[in-house]
Amino acid sequence: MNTATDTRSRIIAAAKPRFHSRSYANVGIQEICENAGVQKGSFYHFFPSKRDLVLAVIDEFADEWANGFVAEAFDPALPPMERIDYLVDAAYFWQRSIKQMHGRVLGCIFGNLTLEVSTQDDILRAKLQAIFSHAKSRFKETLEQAVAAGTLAPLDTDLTAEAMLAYHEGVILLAKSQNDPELIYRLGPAIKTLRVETGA
Amino acid sequence: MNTATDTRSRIIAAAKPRFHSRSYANVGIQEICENAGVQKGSFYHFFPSKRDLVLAVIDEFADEWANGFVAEAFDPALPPMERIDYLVDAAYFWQRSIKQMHGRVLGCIFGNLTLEVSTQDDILRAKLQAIFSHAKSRFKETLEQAVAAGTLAPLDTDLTAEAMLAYHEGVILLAKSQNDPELIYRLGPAIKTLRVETGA
DNA sequence: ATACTAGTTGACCGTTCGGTAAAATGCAAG
DNA sequence: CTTGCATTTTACCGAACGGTCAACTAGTAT
Repeated sequence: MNTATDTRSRIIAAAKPRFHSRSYANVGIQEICENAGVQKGSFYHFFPSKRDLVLAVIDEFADEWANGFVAEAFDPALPPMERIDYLVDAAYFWQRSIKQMHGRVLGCIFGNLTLEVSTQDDILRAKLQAIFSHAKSRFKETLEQAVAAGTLAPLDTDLTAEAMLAYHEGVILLAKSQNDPELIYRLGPAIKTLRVETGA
Repeated sequence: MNTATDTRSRIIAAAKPRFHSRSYANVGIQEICENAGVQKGSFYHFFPSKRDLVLAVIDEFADEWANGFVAEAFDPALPPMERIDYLVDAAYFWQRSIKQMHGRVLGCIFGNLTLEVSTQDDILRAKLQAIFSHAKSRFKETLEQAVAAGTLAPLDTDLTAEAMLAYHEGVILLAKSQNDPELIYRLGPAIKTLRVETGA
């Protein structure tokens, strides 16, 4: 079982950067197997289909984020609105370091996959939607605490959280289209100006 | 030559909805030819490569927008900030009608293609970037006129325009991930709360 | 020692991929 | 009537696609 988990995680490790830097359709199982040092038959022993692999890859990325930047950014010790600054900074530094290593801004793997596959595979779409839903709730908690602390004038925390998530994804999309992480640096902070008022 | 342009435009007409509703990689030239009633050899008479086809498709979508919703929205007769409302509304109604017909929110073809191909093809990336750059300048003009008219407190029109474009794309991305056009209706109007202040 | 099972191997499936080449067709100008 | 060019047809290319299968290996439990 030790060797089993190892094979499985080698497959995922080979798949992750490829799905992130290219696209779902453009990365073949054969290529993944070659780079993981695994036979195709073994691949299908662990993953019933390509979709199941990308599902696992999404989970790994999500865990990585939840335990990395996101955990740091949404540190309860920080004043609420500073957490949002932290998150934007983290996205900037991450995309910048990716560009330095890879030559390209790769953007957000969840956003990338969403726009590529969500009209073609409802299971993947639902998975990605759940990721976004979770991200939104992080924003929402933060906004609620900011309002409670008096740092932020009362507003519709639910919709504003969703708006902030949308803006964040949009900024990363534009940064990818310009292949320039500095765009995140310039535009990112404006996320805090977004407001959806309560009522109506 | 009449028949020639006809073949060419039948190819584009068959390709447009497919690239929009699925993805670049997922639509094959064979399928396009079948639906356009064209032989593959004819296809390659008009388009040197698949990339050249999608370039033409992007141009058609851009023209369609420029002469359709966008022309209506950015009508100089409207008060500047109302033009932005109009644009958001147009995006909402369009995605909603697409969903009614197609069963799915397809999102923005430029955003979709950007996230799929811009790390793999710099020519496509540059093309899409130019589309976004043009869209940004429409926002920018509008903001400048709003400031001049006193409707809007002075701000950095260039960065705010870019922020609005990013937000707009982000909202459409989330709407696609939830397959729900109403998200655009709920979140869209908050675009006007975005501000990047001048200076620094 | 045996039987079971998780894991691995490598060959193989039919299909589709983007793209090519050559021959045939239609049409217009000289 | 012919030359020339744009267009179209048809057959084809090698490579890659996602996925399957049966045989084999190795470790574990009885």
